[in-house]
Amino acid sequence: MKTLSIKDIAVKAGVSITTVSFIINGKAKEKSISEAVIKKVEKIIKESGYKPNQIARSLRTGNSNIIGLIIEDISNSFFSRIARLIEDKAYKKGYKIIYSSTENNVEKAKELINMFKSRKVDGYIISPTKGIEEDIQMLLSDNKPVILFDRNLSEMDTHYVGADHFQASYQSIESFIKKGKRKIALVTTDIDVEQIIERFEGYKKALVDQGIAYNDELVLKIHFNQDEAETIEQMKSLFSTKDIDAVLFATNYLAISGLKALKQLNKKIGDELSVIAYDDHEVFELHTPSISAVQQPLEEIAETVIQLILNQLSSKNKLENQKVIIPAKLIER
Amino acid sequence: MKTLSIKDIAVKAGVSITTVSFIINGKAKEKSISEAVIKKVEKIIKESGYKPNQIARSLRTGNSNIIGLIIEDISNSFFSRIARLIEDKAYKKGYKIIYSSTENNVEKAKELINMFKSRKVDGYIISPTKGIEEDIQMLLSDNKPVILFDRNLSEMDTHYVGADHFQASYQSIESFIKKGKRKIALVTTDIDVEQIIERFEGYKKALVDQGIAYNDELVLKIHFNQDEAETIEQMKSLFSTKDIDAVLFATNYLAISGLKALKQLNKKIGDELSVIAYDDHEVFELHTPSISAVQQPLEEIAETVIQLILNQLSSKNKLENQKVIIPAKLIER
DNA sequence: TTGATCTAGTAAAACGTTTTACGCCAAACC
DNA sequence: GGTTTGGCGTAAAACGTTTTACTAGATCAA
Repeated sequence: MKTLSIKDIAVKAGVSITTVSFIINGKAKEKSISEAVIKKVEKIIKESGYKPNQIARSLRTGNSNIIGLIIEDISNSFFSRIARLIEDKAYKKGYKIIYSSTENNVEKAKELINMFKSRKVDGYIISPTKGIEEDIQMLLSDNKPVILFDRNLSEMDTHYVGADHFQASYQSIESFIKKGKRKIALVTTDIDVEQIIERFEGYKKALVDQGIAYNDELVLKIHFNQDEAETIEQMKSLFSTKDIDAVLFATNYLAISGLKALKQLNKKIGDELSVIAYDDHEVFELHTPSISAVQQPLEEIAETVIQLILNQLSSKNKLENQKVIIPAKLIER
Repeated sequence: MKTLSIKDIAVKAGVSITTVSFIINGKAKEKSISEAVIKKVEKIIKESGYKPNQIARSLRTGNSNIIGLIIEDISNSFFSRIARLIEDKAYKKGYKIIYSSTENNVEKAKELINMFKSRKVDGYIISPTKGIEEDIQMLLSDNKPVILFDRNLSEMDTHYVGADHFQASYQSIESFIKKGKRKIALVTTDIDVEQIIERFEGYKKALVDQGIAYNDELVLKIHFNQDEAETIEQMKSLFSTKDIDAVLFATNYLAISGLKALKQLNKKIGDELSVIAYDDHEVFELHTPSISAVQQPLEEIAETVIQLILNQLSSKNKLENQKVIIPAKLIER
């Protein structure tokens, strides 16, 4: 069965292609097509099940009703949950999402942008990697909406949505101190991205504000992408050689490794050792004992991202940049 | 900066559009274009950063190098991990993936198929919902490759890849019995899909084969999509009123709810109560004590799916249907 | 009556490719 | 010397839409 084209509909209805097109696109009134013709054509369309070829449409109009979503890794639950929410909301507005994972690899990210570009996506939602600034700049000069999320590139002239990592980290440390903790460690990663740095700054500032000296030895920077076994060893060394009464993990996978390390050391989490993880995870709720965690406001982030991109898509001129910082929530368990 | 078209390249090189097109598509030799011209054009393309407009290309050729992936829910870790693997492998073969979640809703699934159709995707990878048979049949009569995975629609005349749910479930129950368990419960869902039914059948068969009578009261069917709080209540009721020494959860989210229920009841998992979860999850490894789980062979499933669809894409005629059943693995912890 | 305006609709160009069919020249053949 | 053949390349149609500019007739105002 050959798929129908607008021409088939036009022939069947005995009108021109133009007329059918006007009707499909809701411009019938405006173009003064008679009620009778509209009804007839609509009937034929319904009966035949005709669906416009979006490819042809895109070629002609230059837009696709597709938004490109570029994330680090769809199999990471933070991203997959955000993706799901974004997809949902976009869908309701008639936009589809194409997603792809960069694996935190600049080359792949660049390729993805190119691929999205040649598919003429209308806008981009990106959790950027370092080194991609130039490519994003090209999109912007091409007048394409770009929304960054999760990680900011502060020098980029575009919108950003993310959680307030500094505040969340600060608040976590504060909560430790309120419980009487003084020997507070931070386990973080050595990747050089803003949100990680902010978490580090929050940690330092909170300590100093409460009159506790910052001690370099209580901060463990785990090499990005290193083997988990090695990570666990490093943590075990930290936990067993230093005198520590609380620890903040700067990412949820670090926290998970940390829990494993503690399990191996047979150190119990509780009164003598408090733990907070950054980014919640099902593991933490179920763990015995439950682990406190900083919860990023996924729903709000997704909502804001979609709102910003839709605004930008429907506006002819570049809107003023918004950098939306949403508070994260410390869930004490 | 206007984006370049093939025409710009042709003008710059002083050749025709046709020539440029041949060169881009590697048909230069075959069409006897001289080495000199090829070099020149390639140089210009490289320097200018020209990228063909895929939309125009698709319109002309009728295919898109895009594979549509329709899954139940990208935020479910089983699907997001599969998606990631499929994406990866497809990417290496020059195919891109567009994905969308159906939320197990037939209407949404139908819409998605339509939307993919009008975007002319080359092939479909679908974890189907019931009620979608007709739409899939239309794709097939349209000669589009369709690979089903995770859930089979046995009456459909197309390829399928999935784990051997019957065997995995059977084996789990067997392992309980070997440990001396006799009062074995099953917590499952009431959705009427093959893989869930198979898990149920495996449970029953294993009991009977080992001379244990099947007892309806030990099977709890949780209503799909119901509130987690209610689910937990139902489980608590099961666990506290029945005398049970082992339980198999038919999905990982049920197992997670189940762990919460047990925690609330203060029932310890261990010698007097064994637990196996279907579909592994990070939670289970870290849980104290660790929870045994049935691990689906994600990597093999993804690999097989991709292999099948690529074969079908590169073959002119419909290949013989393959129904690939891959064993799942019980991880005893 | 004449020009203006309105109504109802259409023809054709354009979007950027791929591909078919053809053109032209030089060398080779008989 | 005429006809093939091969090498090198091009013109133009086609893919299925949207949109601009237009037409032909009817109505209206003066």
